[in-house]
Amino acid sequence: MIGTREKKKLATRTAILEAAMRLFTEKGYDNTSISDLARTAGIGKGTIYTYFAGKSEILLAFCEQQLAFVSRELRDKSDPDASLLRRLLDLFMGEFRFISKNPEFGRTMLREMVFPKEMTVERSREIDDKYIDLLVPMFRKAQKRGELRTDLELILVTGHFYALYIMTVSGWYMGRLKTEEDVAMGMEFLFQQALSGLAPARGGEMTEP
Amino acid sequence: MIGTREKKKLATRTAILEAAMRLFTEKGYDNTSISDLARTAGIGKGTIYTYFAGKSEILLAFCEQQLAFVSRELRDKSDPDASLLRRLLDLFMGEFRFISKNPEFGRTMLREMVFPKEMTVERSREIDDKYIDLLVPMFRKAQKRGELRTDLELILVTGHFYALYIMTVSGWYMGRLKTEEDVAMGMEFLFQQALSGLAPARGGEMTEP
DNA sequence: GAGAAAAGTCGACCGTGGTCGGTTTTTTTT
DNA sequence: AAAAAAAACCGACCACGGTCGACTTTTCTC
Repeated sequence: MIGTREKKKLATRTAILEAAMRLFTEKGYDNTSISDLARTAGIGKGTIYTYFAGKSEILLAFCEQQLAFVSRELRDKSDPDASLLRRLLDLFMGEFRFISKNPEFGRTMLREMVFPKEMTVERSREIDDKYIDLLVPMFRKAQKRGELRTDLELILVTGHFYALYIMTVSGWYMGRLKTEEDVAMGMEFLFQQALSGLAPARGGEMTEP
Repeated sequence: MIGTREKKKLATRTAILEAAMRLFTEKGYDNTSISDLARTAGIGKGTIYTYFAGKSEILLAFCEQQLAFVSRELRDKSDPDASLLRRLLDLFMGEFRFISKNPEFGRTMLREMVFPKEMTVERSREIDDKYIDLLVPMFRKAQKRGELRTDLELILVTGHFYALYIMTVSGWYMGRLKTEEDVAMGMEFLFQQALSGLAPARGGEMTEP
């Protein structure tokens, strides 16, 4: 029978991810060893490496699920006609809530997403691209409503807000922002700053008069 | 003779850092083991852990030197009366040049600085604070010259630009920005965006009319 | 200066992530 | 259906970061 291999492969892959899902959330990322994963998934340790390039790539598979979840939540629970600021906060605070519930897990995830190793560059970019796909339509809408300049590269705008989100989460990991409210406020401040601009006036050149 | 202990401690600490300096830049961070470090420093492996909480803390000691270097360079080679944009680019591009010369090293450093583990939170914050001390005076000056709004928390402004710097470097690690010029341009774009603002008009409330 | 206390040193030891060559299972070729 | 090729599987093995309790050196106390 043809396709036996494909079926088994998919089954094994799923088994690994299920084991990861369980063990990571049960014991945390760092406290879950590859051997644990293999044992729980009912396969040999070495086999895992035919499915994933390393432990961190298993993490990224999660990251993808996580993003999918957050983006579904955004679709279901956030008013699509709210202001751009509101929409952005809904999205990123959803993301943050997940991270704050799994801090060690989230840290490793973010480290891998923001400063990927060669090994995981590709997957990181895939996830990144999904972010872009999620945000760009929001920006387009905001442009139509006059909330966002129309002369900007939307990829750079995405980067801009994503950067501020990262910085806020960093502030939380550093202990500068302690509660979820702190984070929400910090993020809102930064987003507003970005929207209104840091320079005092608009329109003129940045050079001397 | 009193003080013998103190002297030896300092000597040992220095020996470790010197060994780290040499081996990290010679073989890279990941390829340098704690045993290597110990051997080169002429001490036992376990001893290192009475001086540093872990491998990553040794890295942060470097980070501090690195920041000191960059800030000296900024003082010596960058026109203190240049525009805020120029000054920021001089600072962060100096930082980036170091990273681009030691990518693996820089990655671990950034990971630790932006998403620190409990172990290194404190040291990360110290370094962070030095960044703030470096930037805030620049912002004050810019405010006097009318280049920067005067109604902002300068810590948030620092965070804002630092965030954009991080994002640019991230873009480089992800392979979206390939050359130093790409990075310089990307960073300048983002900084300009931040200064001029993403929203089309200034002054009004962000809410519905 | 002798003895006790404190601080510093050390390398064998632990569990980890990841590798490797040999083995089994599936697919392709004849 | 037999043989050959390819792919998947495995666990012993490696070097690593980090720990630990036994040991040495310095300091304190009398």
